[in-house]
Amino acid sequence: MFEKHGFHGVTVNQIVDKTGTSKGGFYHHFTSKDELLFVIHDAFITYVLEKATIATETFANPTEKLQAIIKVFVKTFDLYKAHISVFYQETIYLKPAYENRIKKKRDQFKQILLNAIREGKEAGEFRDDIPVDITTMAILGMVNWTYKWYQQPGTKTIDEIGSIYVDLILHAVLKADSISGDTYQQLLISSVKQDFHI
Amino acid sequence: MFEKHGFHGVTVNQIVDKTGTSKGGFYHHFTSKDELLFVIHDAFITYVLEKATIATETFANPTEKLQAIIKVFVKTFDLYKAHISVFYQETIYLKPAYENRIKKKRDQFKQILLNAIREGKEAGEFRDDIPVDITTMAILGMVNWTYKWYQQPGTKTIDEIGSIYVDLILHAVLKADSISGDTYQQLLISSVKQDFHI
DNA sequence: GTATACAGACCAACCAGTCGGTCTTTAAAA
DNA sequence: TTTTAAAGACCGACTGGTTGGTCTGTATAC
Repeated sequence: MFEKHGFHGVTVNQIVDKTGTSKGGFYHHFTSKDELLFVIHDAFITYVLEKATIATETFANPTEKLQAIIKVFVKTFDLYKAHISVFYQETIYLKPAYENRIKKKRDQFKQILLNAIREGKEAGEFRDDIPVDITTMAILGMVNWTYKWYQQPGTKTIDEIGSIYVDLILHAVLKADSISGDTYQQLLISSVKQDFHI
Repeated sequence: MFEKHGFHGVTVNQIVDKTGTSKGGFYHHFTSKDELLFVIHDAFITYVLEKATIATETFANPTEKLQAIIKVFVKTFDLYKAHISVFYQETIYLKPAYENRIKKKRDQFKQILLNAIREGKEAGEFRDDIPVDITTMAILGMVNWTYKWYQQPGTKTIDEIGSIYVDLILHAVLKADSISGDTYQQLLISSVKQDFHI
């Protein structure tokens, strides 16, 4: 409901009507409408942060790390599409105390991606002339924006979309000699490997 | 104010206080608070649509077209940062009649970008294995997301950021042989050329 | 003298949150 | 095993503050 009509476009009465509960019940479980908004935010960012952490720990190679982070993130769209929409649309309405807690986790996630890119440059796998910070935000933007248009079921599965993103991003950041010929195919993590067990 | 606190986080009274006007004055110029939201949306999308149209008309070559569209779009962040934030944050609160008018222009803009990419593939400049639709959305996302983090003055100017985006995107979509050596530098439109007169 | 621009007190609707109360579960006491 | 009392879960009518919008009145421009 928040995804479609926005936090202020949905009343607590509508929520309890839809869920077949009551106002009393709602305020028994949540201290406020704002807390519900926080819970939605927290559920998503906690999940994706954990997945991304495992992704970086699973792979040693920066190129693989980068792929794994992107794949794992894009995959969440199937499960958390609504959460993600709320996460990016309604953050301004989070009360400061809640916002701080979310911001911390969001920054951690960003840092994971940023580290992978920094390591990729240091390892000589990525181009020297890409700025780490802007490239991080560019990738983040490309991937995050998916919430604006992705819908299930579409002409492409979320895994296919993830693979396309990886392809575009790798072509953007890898050194030219890594892309030519068979080398590139070897750099791609296989679909077996990518489903590293959580 | 809408950028910082959201459409529902700002009351009409706050608006007229801030502008030193009155409620009567406000409702003399706007039929409703919703109309103000529409005007903000419309001002930005109309501007950027015109710029993008001129950009495509100015260049014949798809690679140049793509660059020009991105450059011209990113440049608007200096002027329209607040508008853009509202445009992407508060769209759900637009009344259907308003939303339809905005959607039309937004789709036109998307189409301009999509056409450039399609033409690039057809002309053999861009890689054959990039899907036009997803690539369009990827680029759109990368660029649009800027509103979430860009602030003036930052460590990089908006033109620098635009150039980085162009570099990343061209590496992502151009064929491998266009990137190696001096060829790539020749493909970049010069800063003189990019300020094609409007 | 008519239309436009603006002012600000006022109002009706709406909505998050409250509060007294009921039903159900739990677990200790008899 | 039965009784009982306390805690937890849930209900929904009600309220007080807020807010978009109105309306009457005034000043200025043409």
